[in-house]
Amino acid sequence: MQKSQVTIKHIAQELGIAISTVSRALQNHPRIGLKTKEQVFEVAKRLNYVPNPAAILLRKNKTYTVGVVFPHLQEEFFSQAITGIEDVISEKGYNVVISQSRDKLARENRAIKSFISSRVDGVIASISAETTQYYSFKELENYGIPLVFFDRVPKDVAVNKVRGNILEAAFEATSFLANKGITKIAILNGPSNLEISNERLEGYWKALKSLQLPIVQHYIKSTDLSKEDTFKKMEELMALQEKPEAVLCFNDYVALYAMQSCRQNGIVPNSDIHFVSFANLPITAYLDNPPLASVEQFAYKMGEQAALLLLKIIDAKPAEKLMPEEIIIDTELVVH
Amino acid sequence: MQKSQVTIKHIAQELGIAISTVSRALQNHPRIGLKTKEQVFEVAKRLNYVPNPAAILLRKNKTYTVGVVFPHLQEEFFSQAITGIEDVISEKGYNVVISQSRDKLARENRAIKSFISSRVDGVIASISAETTQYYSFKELENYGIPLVFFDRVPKDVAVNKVRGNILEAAFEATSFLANKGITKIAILNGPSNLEISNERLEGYWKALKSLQLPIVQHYIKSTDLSKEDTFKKMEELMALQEKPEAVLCFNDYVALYAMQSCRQNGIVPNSDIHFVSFANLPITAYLDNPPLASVEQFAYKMGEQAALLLLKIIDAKPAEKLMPEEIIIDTELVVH
DNA sequence: AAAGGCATTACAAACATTTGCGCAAATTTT
DNA sequence: AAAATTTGCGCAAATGTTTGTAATGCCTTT
Repeated sequence: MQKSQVTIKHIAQELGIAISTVSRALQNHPRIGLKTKEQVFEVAKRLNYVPNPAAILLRKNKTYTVGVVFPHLQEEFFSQAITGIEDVISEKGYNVVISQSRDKLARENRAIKSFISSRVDGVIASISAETTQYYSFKELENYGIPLVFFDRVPKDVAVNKVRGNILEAAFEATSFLANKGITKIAILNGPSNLEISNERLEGYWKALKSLQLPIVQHYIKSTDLSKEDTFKKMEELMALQEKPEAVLCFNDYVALYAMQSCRQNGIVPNSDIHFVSFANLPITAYLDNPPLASVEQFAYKMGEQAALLLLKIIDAKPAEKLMPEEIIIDTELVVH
Repeated sequence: MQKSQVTIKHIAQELGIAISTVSRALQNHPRIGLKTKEQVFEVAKRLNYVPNPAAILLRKNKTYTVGVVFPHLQEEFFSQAITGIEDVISEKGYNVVISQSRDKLARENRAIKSFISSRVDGVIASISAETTQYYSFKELENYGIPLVFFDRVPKDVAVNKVRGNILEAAFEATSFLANKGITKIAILNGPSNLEISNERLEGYWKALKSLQLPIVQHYIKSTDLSKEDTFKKMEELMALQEKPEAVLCFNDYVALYAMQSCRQNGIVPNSDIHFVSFANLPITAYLDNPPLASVEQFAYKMGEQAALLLLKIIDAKPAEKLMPEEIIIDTELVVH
């Protein structure tokens, strides 16, 4: 069988015209007459012609593929984002190839190398918890492959970024707790190489300051996002003399880990201690004891925006270099 | 800059040898002398040569890409499976391109069409809740693209499948309930076009029969997996005169929906009524009131197996057609 | 010294498509 | 009626790599 061997050559032969005419006809080139076009389309349809992407790629140097490297797919935040990316990108005839870094730098680098060798048209990346230098990403730019950072973006200014307004959100979340009369607020933050961790911290600080609450150094912890480390840090918090009454967590997973840690130590979440976190994952709706509130980051929308920005850069490429852009998506504190 | 234009031609020029020699040297062809090879590799490294996949594809007709079409990425079962697939496949230098059908036939078809036109080397698919005929998939075979069905497999015998031992699992799960002295067991099943729904039903039947319990038709419901429909079916169950004491759910999501529905109607899960489900998603570990038990299906392992099977078929392709294979992964009932 | 054998390398075709250029014929303009 | 323009199409080159076959050079053998 192997239908796929139908080429424009066959169509040309069938009609007794030149290959170039077929090519142009199929692209609706204005210089080809209407009847010829119709004939070509008819035969193409009849022979079940499917253009060979390799040949097109070879000529055009375009794969109609974008690479996405995210820490995890399991995290609903990322899989929702991918859905957003896929929806935008497939609309334009592009495909998405996905790699997971599992928060490991080595895997991230490998993924990017693979993207380079497969000549993707662009990359969307959320850096791993280990990423502190951006050699691989620079390599990407050396090859002229557009890059958009997503959510976990580097501090660097001169790159394209799509991220949530985390500072604002952290401010709001902290204020929300304070307005409930809770003053001993701890923060269980993410790794400090992630700019979004720093933003959380800054928002937290600003809120405390504006509310004239003291900033207690012991209340500031950061975890590498693993369950083990989060357990450990949470236990450290609860071992303090002045136990915190609430914890602002890096995301819902950290909150879930922390709450589990509490339960194991006889501390009752939402009663002895309160939690507020980021991401607002759908699963939290099924918890009997969800975090008090969670910051909705609109992952799907963020994904869409990242994809749109990337496509814009890809399409603009032939012209001169665009200025790096930063898109900030507003968040919303959802009280459970 | 645009490094990427380094081709074997440049290497050849640099060394004053033929293009073909460079090509063969890079592939370690035995006909090329050692010193020549060394020189070629040295120059290739120095110039930062990356082979052009388009040209290779054109010659070899191989994209080193496999397409995956799954209903959802959000469901941890599927994202875990993808992780398994990716691990196996990237090990062999392949890439994974992902599409989500969102349980819609139209989207599934579109994804497969896209796979065909981008000439993936193989496809792994979990059919949508709407899929009853397999036209798109047959088209795939017309083009000689190997196909492995995953978890949601068609009834058809003559296809490659990787799936869990659902019948056995449903039998076990039902027996587990019965052994707890629960006799009024309902089933909240998935759509009947999915073979895995039928298997659940069969396992359920067999267990009831072997335990000499009556089969009550009212206790058998199926949902289209949406939250709304699941709510509705659960309410129907609870409106019966003889309310069931336990429900065997299609998967953890259905169970969560059903439990929520109960709560809204003043029925207390794990007290008034018990749930057992499939998938054993990690998130259930964070529920205060998880289903009584869940069937662990080892999604990661299933993904690995599917990828291995697909690669085997891809590699065997030049030879004659292999017989379709069916790999069944054993499950494990996990009591929470 | 010539021929044969062998290791190494060169040539060229092939893959499917796009595209600049060119050549007619048809149509319009001068 | 001649010139200019437009229209429709074909030719051939180019894209980067692989690969069957031919050619080269060297060494051995007779």
